[in-house]
Amino acid sequence: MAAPVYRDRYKSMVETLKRQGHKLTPQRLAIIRILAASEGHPSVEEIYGQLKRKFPGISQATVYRNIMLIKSLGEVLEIGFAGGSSRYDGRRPYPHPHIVCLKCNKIVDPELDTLHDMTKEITDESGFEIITYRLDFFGVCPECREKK
Amino acid sequence: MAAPVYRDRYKSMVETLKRQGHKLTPQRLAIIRILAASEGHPSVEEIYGQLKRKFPGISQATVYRNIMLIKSLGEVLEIGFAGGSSRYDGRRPYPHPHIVCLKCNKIVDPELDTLHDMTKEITDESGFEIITYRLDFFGVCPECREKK
DNA sequence: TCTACAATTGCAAATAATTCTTATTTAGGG
DNA sequence: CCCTAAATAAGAATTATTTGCAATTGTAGA
Repeated sequence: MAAPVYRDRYKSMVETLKRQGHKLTPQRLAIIRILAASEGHPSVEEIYGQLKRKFPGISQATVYRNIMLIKSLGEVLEIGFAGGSSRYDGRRPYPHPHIVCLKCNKIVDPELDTLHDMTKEITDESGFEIITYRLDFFGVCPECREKK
Repeated sequence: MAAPVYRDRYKSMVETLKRQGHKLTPQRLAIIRILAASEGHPSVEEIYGQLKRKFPGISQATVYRNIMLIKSLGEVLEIGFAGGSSRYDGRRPYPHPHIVCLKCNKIVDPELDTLHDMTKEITDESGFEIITYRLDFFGVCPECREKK
């Protein structure tokens, strides 16, 4: 199940870029590959770290610029935090809830059925036109609970 | 209803600070007054702006330091955003959902009944120990919708 | 295949929000 | 009223991100 997700996401991202007339540079493709493949939600730092192996001279700015572009095309979801660096989800580029481990900073995507009713409730009650949302739970993951 | 909330929150904050052995400087009390009184969710910038009238020489760092302190005592809720400045809620210092207007940056506190079930659902499903959460909706508020 | 040129890259400097450093001032107990 | 630890003002430092610019490189068309 992981492989097809990776392949589909990779193709979709490349396709979108091509369709919008963007060049497919090796750096760009490598970034897309990482975004499509990562189950954890990598930061720019992590992506940059991986890229340096293949592109010793690559610049962080290139990573930032490309992620910005891909995000503007709706192909990656940015999960930004006030204090720290943003994390990115290229596998599910649409809004969805997260759980963040406060010890190891792992980010997991939970299933959450109770969610769908909520947008409607909010719209009805507030009069806002809801465009997107952000739902994060913070806690301690099973592994970190073990380690005490 | 607004006045009692203000008074209660103000007293509670001062009380907590005193109990923990912190000094009650005029700057600190003024910051607390603003936090307890503000219905909008002010930023450091806004708080600093208000303070400058009474304390022309006040430093931004003082505002930051005090809010950090008050937050560490659980008497104010920080709502931080990746790109911009944090906003603060001294009236409801516990986690609760927000709606943010993408045009005017107003932040409103909605009622949201469907929420309570969710923490349980998350705990059961993920095995995380949930410590807090953050739920933000982003959209366009009724006033900004009018203005088109 | 070759060319032209806009898009992209790498680098370094610029930002923006926040935190830290240091010398000075001050609240509050004795 | 005095003392001491805590708090302040000012500005430098930090962290994540963005931007300006000159050099490079995909890629559409000859």
